[in-house]
Amino acid sequence: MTGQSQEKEMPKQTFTNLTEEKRKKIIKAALDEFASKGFRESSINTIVQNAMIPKGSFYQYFEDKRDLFKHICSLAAAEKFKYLEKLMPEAGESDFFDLLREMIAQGIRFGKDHPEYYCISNELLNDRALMSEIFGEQTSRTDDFFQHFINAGIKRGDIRNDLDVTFISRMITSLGLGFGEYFIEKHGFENIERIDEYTDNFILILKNGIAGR
Amino acid sequence: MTGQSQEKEMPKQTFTNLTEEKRKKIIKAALDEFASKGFRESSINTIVQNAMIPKGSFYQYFEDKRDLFKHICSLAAAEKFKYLEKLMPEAGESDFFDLLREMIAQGIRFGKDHPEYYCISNELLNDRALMSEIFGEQTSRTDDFFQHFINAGIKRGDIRNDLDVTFISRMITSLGLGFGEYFIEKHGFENIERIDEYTDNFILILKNGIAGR
Amino acid sequence: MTGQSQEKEMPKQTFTNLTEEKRKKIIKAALDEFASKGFRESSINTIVQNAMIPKGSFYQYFEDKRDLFKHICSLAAAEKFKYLEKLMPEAGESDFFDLLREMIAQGIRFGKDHPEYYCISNELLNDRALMSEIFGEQTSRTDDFFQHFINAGIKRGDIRNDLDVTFISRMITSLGLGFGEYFIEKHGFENIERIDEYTDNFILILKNGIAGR
Amino acid sequence: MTGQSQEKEMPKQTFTNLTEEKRKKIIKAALDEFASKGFRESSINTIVQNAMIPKGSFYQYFEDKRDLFKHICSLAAAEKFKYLEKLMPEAGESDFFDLLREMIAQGIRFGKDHPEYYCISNELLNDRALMSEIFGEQTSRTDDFFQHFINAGIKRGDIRNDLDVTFISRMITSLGLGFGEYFIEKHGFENIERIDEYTDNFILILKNGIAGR
DNA sequence: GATGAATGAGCGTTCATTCAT
DNA sequence: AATGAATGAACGCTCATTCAT
Repeated sequence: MTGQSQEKEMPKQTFTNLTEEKRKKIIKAALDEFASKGFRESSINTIVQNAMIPKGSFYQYFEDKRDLFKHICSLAAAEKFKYLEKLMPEAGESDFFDLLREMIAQGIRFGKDHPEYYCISNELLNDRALMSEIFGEQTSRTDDFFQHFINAGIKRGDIRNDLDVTFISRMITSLGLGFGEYFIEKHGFENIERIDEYTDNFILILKNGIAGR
Repeated sequence: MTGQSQEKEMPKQTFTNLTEEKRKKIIKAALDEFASKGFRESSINTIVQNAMIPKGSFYQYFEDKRDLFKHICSLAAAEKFKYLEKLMPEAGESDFFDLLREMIAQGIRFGKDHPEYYCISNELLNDRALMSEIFGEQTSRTDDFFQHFINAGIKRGDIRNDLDVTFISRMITSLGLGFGEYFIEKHGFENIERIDEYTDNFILILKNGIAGR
Repeated sequence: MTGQSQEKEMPKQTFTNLTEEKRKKIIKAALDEFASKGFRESSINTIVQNAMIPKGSFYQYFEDKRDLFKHICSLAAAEKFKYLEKLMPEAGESDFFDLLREMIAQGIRFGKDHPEYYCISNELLNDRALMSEIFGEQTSRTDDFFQHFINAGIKRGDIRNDLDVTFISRMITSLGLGFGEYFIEKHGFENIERIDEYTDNFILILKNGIAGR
Repeated sequence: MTGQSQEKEMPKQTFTNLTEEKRKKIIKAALDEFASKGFRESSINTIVQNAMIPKGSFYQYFEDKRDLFKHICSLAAAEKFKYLEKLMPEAGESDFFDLLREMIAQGIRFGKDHPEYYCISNELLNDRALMSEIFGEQTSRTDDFFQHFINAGIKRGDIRNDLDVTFISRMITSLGLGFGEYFIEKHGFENIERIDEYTDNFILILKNGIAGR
């Protein structure tokens, strides 16, 4: 058996068999590189150099550059999920906007705790060309995820029911992305406590718009 | 040293001295390349080849790759401005949301008439790392531009007055960007007539939010 | 040191000790690879993957890539020999040209039944650099084989006796090779029935030359 | 003008503009490499190293490895043509076999004077896969060339007229190739004077076959 | 100022083979 | 004996920029 059962196995068995220490070194090197230079500009050379592994070994662990990136992305997603799953219990019951507020707060916390993951997610979220180069045409999990909540929000009457769900989803995603970027640009991850005040405003806009009364 | 007062002089004098025909050829080649491959993947080689100018000349005209890109961006901005300035006369008087609707319509028209410019703007707008690599930390013109209108909107009472102007500006920009992408992804530039229906919804959300009543 | 009397031991003992099933799997993988890519372009990686054996094992079974190729070649030779030995009984008695005609027919049959062997033989036969890289300077078996028949042919008076035997041998070999290639290029293995018509001409030329009378 | 007029221009202008000394150095390095290792095994690295040019320059001169090889081949062809064109004047009048004898003699002389060219031609002639990889599907000049003479020979009554011309052509080519190889293997280029004796036999076989009378 | 050749570090990837377990 | 990870040189090729004319 050479372990060929799955179609494409993101990192190869050889990578998962590595000692944790070595694996972490590689992940760290990749993370640093991808976060600071973005996928396209990142260099395998730099990564293997910083990870202090021979170049040949890299290709024993990963199919190619994309494969490594995919793996890093899935780590990021898994990590982010940890932050969001805490919200799940109340997901069915609470007000859509309260839920959203919490999701944002957790998102920011995630960004604070894992700035490199945050960078990488952002690159991916912002560059649809890259997204489809890496993941093909599969619709993004984020989209599915949101639409589920929006549907629930509509059902609960929190959200007006005369709008297209996917349209709302995209609008919120865009808005949220912009919001996060803006906050971090302005305050960085350190003054995270001020987030609430901004989130309030974000929710306010989303909920009631910006029209004068 | 050319003894010019500016720090970096976008295209050099030598470029502006060129015949218009030659200049256009270079611009066209650059435009095609940047629009189809993005800044980082674009190749000076390809550009000079298509522009049919000697490679040495390129560096006589422009400081480097970034410099050329900057120039292209400024052309894009200037072109876009032409679409927007038609709105100026009524700018002071009309309702902010009517104005915004018009701005969006013009934005779409701009994208339709100049798809290459549209591509390039989008790349820039979506990739803040690129933005700051190219333009340094200078705040974007777009931001300034919007804030002017928002201020006016607030003064007129169209927009609620309890929100930070730059915050609103960024929210609208993000939202607008996402909106545009979504529309074009879904309908392309050909079915542009359907834009109004979507714009209505966009304005609706922006104005009144998504809360159920 | 394994204390074997031979200089290099083609496949190692470890290989011959393998179960037939395993051995066949390896042979098949190697055959497919060598036949489709040629020796130099063939990859040990691909072979071990398709044979589903560990890479380390490969080097337990064979000295190196050349060693495996040698083995495959010897299998090809053995297989071809099976086709030719059917002709042996009559070898001493029948006319040289009749015999040759039969040899060709059998050669074609061999190619039809074992296209991969055929490919590999052809590569080797056509690339003397490869031949000597693989087998060193040892004179080819084919040469020896032919010369035996030619000598018989001369003795029987079928072949003129004023020519050097090795010279004739090489001429026939070359001619036969070209003939085979030409036929297969033109008709493929499927329309094998037309071979007789061509063989007649081939024998005709060989026998009587191409001079006008 | 950047010199784009021809479809693909084998070596680029930049190469032809080089000083003869430099050009020769590159040709020599390429010739040595290709002749000793064959196309596929030859390394651009080795070539640029021996030619003492930067790797980047290589790709300024040639499109790629194939392009360089093509150029070398065309030099070989041109050189060989010089040897053959001496025969042209009498081509129409003299006996086909006399002409062929001369062609062979000149071929051998060519091989003697330009052993590297000879190696390269041989690789190409013997490896039809390589041939079509390099030159596409265009039918070989050699084939056309020969068929012309054979047709003439048939018309003159030198060659029997009941055989297919392309068939004869291929048979002679194969035979000639094998003949050349055999001679050189046996005597090398030094004892070239013995060639006549062998050529006589070759022509004899071709003309009258090998049948005993 | 115009030119286009020169440059060499860099790219992602593959390779046959060795070695530690 | 069996394994499969380790290895790093080598591959063909592109790049933005500099420099000599």
